[in-house]
Amino acid sequence: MTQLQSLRGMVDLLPEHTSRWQAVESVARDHFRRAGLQEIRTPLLELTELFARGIGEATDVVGKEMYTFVDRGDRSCTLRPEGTASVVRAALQHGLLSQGPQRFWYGGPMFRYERPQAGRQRQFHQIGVEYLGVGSPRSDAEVIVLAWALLVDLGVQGLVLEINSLGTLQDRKKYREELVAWLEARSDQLDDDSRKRLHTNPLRILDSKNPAIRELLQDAPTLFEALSVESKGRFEEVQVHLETLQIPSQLNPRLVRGLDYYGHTAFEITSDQLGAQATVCGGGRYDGLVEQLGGPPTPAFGWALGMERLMLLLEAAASINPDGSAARVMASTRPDLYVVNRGEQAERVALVIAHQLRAAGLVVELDSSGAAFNKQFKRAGRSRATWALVIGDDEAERGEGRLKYLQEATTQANPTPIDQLHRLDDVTGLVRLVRE
RNA sequence: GCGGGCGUCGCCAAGUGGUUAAGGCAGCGGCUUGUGGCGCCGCUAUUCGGGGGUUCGAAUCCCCUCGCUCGCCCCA
Repeated sequence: MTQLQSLRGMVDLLPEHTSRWQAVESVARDHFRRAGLQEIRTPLLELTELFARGIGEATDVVGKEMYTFVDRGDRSCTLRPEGTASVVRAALQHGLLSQGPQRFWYGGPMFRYERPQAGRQRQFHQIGVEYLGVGSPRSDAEVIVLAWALLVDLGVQGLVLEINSLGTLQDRKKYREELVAWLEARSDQLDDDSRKRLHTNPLRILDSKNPAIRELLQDAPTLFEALSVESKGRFEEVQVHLETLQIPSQLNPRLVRGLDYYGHTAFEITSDQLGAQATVCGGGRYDGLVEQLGGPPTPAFGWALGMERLMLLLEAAASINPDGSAARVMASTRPDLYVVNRGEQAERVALVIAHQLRAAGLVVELDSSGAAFNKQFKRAGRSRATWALVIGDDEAERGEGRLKYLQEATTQANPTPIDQLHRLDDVTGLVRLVRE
C-alpha cells in the first residue's frame, strides 16, 4: 500500500460524524454546567512517572499499553492513557485543593497501545468527571447519577449499572491473602493467565472471562464477605441513595477494575450492544490517589465515559427508534437556504445577500460555481436545503430574488409552481419568511 | 502479544487459471445556458493491497509482506 494512511487504531472523524459528536458534547456540557462542574484541560503528554505512580506499576495499562518515549531532554514522556491522574496532578500543582472541594469535568483523546477491535482504538476519546475533596457516600451516588442521567437523556437504551465495593486498603489486603490461599490450593485448575496473576494482581482473576475459571470461582470467598463492618455499611448507604434516585443497579461482586487507585465504590455502566467491549462508562472512589501523588489525604470520586462506544450505542438506539432523542442527536443540520445565482451582476448581489443572511442567523449555502442553472438546482436539491433563493440578472436588476420551496417533490404531473419574488434589501423579511 | 475471518473503482459487489475485469450506488458530462429529486445517453479499474514465484497464460495456485476486521487479553 503506497497510499499514506493513518496509524493503526488512530481514526479520522469525518464530517458526517463530527456533527453528532458536537451534539453529544453540547448535551454533556449542559449537564455538567447544571451540576456546577468546571471544565479542566490538561496536557496530552505527561511525565511517565505520573501514570506509573498514579495508575499502578502492576496494571496492564501501565505495564504494556502506554505510548512512552524519551524526549530531547532525556525525560520519559507518556501520552495520557486516562484522565484522572493528570487532573489530580494539575489540582495539586496549582494548589486548587486548599480552596475546598473541586468538581471538574474534562474531555479529549486518550492513548493506549492495544490491538484495535470493535469499540477499542489506540486513540480514543473520553469525557469524565472528578469530584475532589468530597468523601460522603451521598457524593458517590450524586456523581454516578450524573453519568446515568446523561446517558438516559441522550436516549441510550438497555443500560445496566453494575456496582461493587472494593473496601479499604486493609480490606483488600486481608481478602487478597484469603483469595490467594484459596486459589493456591486449586492452582492445578487455573489457566496460565490466572496463574500468572496469582502473585501480581490476584483480584483481577475474579474478572476472568474463561468459563472454567468462572465456574471455579463460584465457591471462592468473595470480597464483599471480607469487607469490614464500616465498609459494608458505607456501601449499603450508597446503594440506598441510588435507590432513592431510582437508578436501578446490580451488585457485581466480581467487578474489580484494572486501575490500582480504586477503593470502596466501583461501578461500570454496560450494554449488551457493544460486543466484547461492553463498558461505556466506568469509575469509582479513589481516596488514596491524591496522597499517592504527593498531596494531602483527599477523598475523591470520578468516572470516564468512552465517546466512541457511546456513539455506537446512539447509532443502535437511533435505528431502533427513529423518533427518539438518540436520533435527534444524530441528525445533521441542513441549510435553510441555497443561493442559486448566475450572471455577472447576479453573482455580485448573491455574494452580498448570502453574507447578510448569514449575519442575520440563517444557514446559507452559496453556489459560487457559476454553472448552468439546472446544475445549481441539482446541487440545491442535494444540499437538502429548505429553500432555494434564485438570483439571475433579471432579478438582480430589479433588486429581487425568487424563493422556491424545495421540500416538496416535483413530478411530471406537478411541476413546481414558481414561487414568489422577494425584495433583496428586505433581509429581515426574508429571514422571517424562511423561518416561518 | 496470541488466535479466526477478509482485502477487485469513492461505496457495495460478480468473477475461483485463458484475456475486453460484470453490475448497482455515488460522481462527472449531455438531452436541458432559468428551475432539483423521475427518465434516457455517455464517461469513470491496462488492473484486482504490495512484492516474489509457478505457468505458454494468474484477480484466480504457492510463498512472503502490509492492511482491515472480529475475538482473547485489557479497558472507555
